[in-house]
Amino acid sequence: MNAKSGEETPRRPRGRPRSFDRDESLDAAVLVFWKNGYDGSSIEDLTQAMGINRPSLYATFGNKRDLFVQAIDRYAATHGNRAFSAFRLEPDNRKAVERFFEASIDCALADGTPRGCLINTVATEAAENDAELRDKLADMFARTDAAIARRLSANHDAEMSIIHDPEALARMAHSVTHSIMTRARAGANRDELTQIADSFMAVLFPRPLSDPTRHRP
Amino acid sequence: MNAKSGEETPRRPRGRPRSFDRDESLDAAVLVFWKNGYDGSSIEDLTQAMGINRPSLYATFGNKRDLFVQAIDRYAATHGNRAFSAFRLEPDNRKAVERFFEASIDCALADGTPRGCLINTVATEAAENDAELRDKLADMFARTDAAIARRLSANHDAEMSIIHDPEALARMAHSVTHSIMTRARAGANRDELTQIADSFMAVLFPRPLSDPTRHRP
DNA sequence: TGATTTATGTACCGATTAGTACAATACTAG
DNA sequence: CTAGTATTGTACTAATCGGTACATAAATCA
Repeated sequence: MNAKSGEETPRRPRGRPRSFDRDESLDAAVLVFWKNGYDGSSIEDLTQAMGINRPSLYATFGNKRDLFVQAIDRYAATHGNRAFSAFRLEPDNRKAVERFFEASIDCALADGTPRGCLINTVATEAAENDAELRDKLADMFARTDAAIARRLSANHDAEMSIIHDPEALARMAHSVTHSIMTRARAGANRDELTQIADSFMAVLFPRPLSDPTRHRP
Repeated sequence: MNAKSGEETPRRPRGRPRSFDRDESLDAAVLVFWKNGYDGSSIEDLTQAMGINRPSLYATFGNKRDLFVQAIDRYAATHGNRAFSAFRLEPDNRKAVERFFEASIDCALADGTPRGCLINTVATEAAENDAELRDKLADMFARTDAAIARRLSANHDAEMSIIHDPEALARMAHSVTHSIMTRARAGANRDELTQIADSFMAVLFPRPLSDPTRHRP
C-alpha cells in the first residue's frame, strides 16, 4: 500500500534508530587513518574520534579493514573530489591543470588535516598485504587518469600542450600530484611543492617565447 | 702501543662477540618494514626475519623506531643506491635519466622484494607522527635532488633537455620516480610504469622532428 | 688461572590489540 | 498495549604489543 499511495514517505527502519550520522563518523575515521595509517590507528583511536562505541562501529562498518575501505571512498568523495571540482570548472586546459596542481598542494598541506593524501600515501602503503585493496586502488588510479583525460579532451584547445595524447597528458598530470603528495608527507613546504608544479607546467604547457607570462624553463 | 706499532691489527672488542652480522640483519629488517610498514611490523616479525632474539635486537639497534631509521639508511645505501649507480655510469644525460627511470621501475617491481620504495612509500607515510623522521626524509629528498642536479650539470650536453636549469630538471626526474613508486605499490604493472617514464622522457628530453628515434608526444 | 665485559636465550612484564557477549534502550508493527 | 527489531553502553576476551630482568655463555684482560 505504501508502494502505491506515497513513494515520498521515508519509511523509517524497524529498530532503534542510529544515534550518529554515518558520513560524519566516517569523516572522523578518515582523519584518524590519514594521520596514523592503517596499522597505526587502533579501534580505540577510531571510536573516540568518531564519537561512537565499539559495537556501533562493528555493527555499522563491519570491521577495521572494511571501515578503512569505506573511509577511502569517503575521502575520494570529499577531499579527493575537491581537487577535481576546481579542475572541472575551468574551461581552459592549461589553467585547469594549473588549478589541479594548486588544489592538490592545498589538500596536501591544509591546516587541520594530515600531510599528503589518504589514498596516495596511506592506503597505497597498506595495499602491499591486501590484494583486494591493491586492485581497488589500481582501479581508482586508472579511473582518475581516465577522468582527467576525458576532461582534457573535451576542450579543443588541447593543442596548447605539447602532449597531443590527452590520456598521456592526464597520466602525467596525475603523476605530478603523486610527487606532491609524497614530498608533502615527507616535510616539503608550500614553496617547494609550488616549484615542482610550476616546473612541470612549464614543460607540459610551454608558452611561446613571445609570451610575456611564459615560464622560464 | 697498538696505535704505533701496527695500525692493521683489528683489536677485537672486549666481551662475547656478536653472533650475527649487523648489516645482514639490517637487510632482513629492511624487507620486513618495506612489506608491512612501520606499525605493521612487530618485534616478533623482525627478530624472526633477522634470525636474532629480542635482547640482541634492542642491544644492537636501540628500539623499534631506531631500528627503522637505521633500516632506512641501509635501504638508501643498497636498493636506493642501485638506481643511482646506473645513473652515474651513463655519461649522456638523456640516457642517464632514462636509466634512472628504468632502475626505479626495476626496484619498484623486483621479484623477492615488496612493491614500491621503503623511503617514498613506507617511511614517508610513517613520518606524519615523527617530526624528526620527517626532517630526515626532507633532507634525504633534498640531497637526492641535489645529487641528480650535480650529476646532470657535470655534463655539458645538458642543453639536450628543454629544461636548462639542472636543479629543476633533477627535481622533476626525482618526482617522476615518486609516481612510479606510488603507482607500483598500488598495483600498476611494468607496462604502465614504463608508459609513465616514456611520456616524461618525451617532454623532458624532446627529440627533433627529424630524429627517427623520437618519442611520439 | 680468575676477573671483567659483552652477547645470548628464556621467560616474563604491564599495556594495548581487534573483536564480542550481553543486557538495557528506543524505535516500529500490529 | 505487547511483540519484534535494531542500536546502545559496559564489560570482557584471548592474543599480541613493545620492551626488559636475569641467568648463562663466550670472549679479552691481567
